Amino acid sequence: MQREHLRKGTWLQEEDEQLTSFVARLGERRWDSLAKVSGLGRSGKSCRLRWMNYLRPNLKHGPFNVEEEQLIVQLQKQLGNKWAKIAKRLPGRTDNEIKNYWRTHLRKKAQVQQGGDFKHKLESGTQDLNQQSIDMVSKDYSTGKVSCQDSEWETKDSSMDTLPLSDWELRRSPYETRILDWIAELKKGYCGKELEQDCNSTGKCNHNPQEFEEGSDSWDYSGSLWDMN
DNA sequence: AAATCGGTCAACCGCGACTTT
DNA sequence: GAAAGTCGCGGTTGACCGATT
Repeated sequence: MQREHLRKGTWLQEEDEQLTSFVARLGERRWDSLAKVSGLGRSGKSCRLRWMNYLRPNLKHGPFNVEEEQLIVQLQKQLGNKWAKIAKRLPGRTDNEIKNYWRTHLRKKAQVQQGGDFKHKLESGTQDLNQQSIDMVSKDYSTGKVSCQDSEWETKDSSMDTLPLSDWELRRSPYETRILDWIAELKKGYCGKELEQDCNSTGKCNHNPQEFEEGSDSWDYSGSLWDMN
């Protein structure tokens, strides 16, 4: 069996852009297939991780504020190392980010200050604040309505739902074949105009993914893509 | 100035759970 | 119902960078 060589290590901006454009079109699922058809030479797992931890819209990336910090400590105490669950309570933060932050900052801090001010604050003075945050965020998630900066993501997310579910039931061969057809079509048509110079022979387009999302005929392409007739 | 150390964080790995065939 | 494929999670690694010696 032939083992294909998969790229590892740090992602290049070019790869990020390519991944973003494919996720915008195909949605956040079937990562293995997406990885294959994108021509990135990465594993599906790697693509998913990059998207979830770095490229996904509305991720915060900046330093954690005091509230977030306290919430993490509080939730870690309640839930243990269930970083994915904790991350769901902190909009814009990823499980990986929280896990790293816990390991490098909070764990030590909690140990050092065990029995001291920090612990005392967590257990008493800031309890209300923490509970407020938990309640607020939980409520938002449970109703499916995410406040402020997450609303944009919710819109994008739900826009993926506009893809007929049945299309996703198409499996590997026809699915991938269709996507490859689409790529060829895209190269001929879309790239044939203003993007011609940005597309190379491998089908890679060095193109701002925003143009896919915001372009007026963006989903028209997906329409033709999923139309198997 | 160079070497070493320690902190940070992006990315990888292994595994279990879930889904699809 | 079994096997294969896929996803998601948590732990770990390694590259990078600033601080210290």
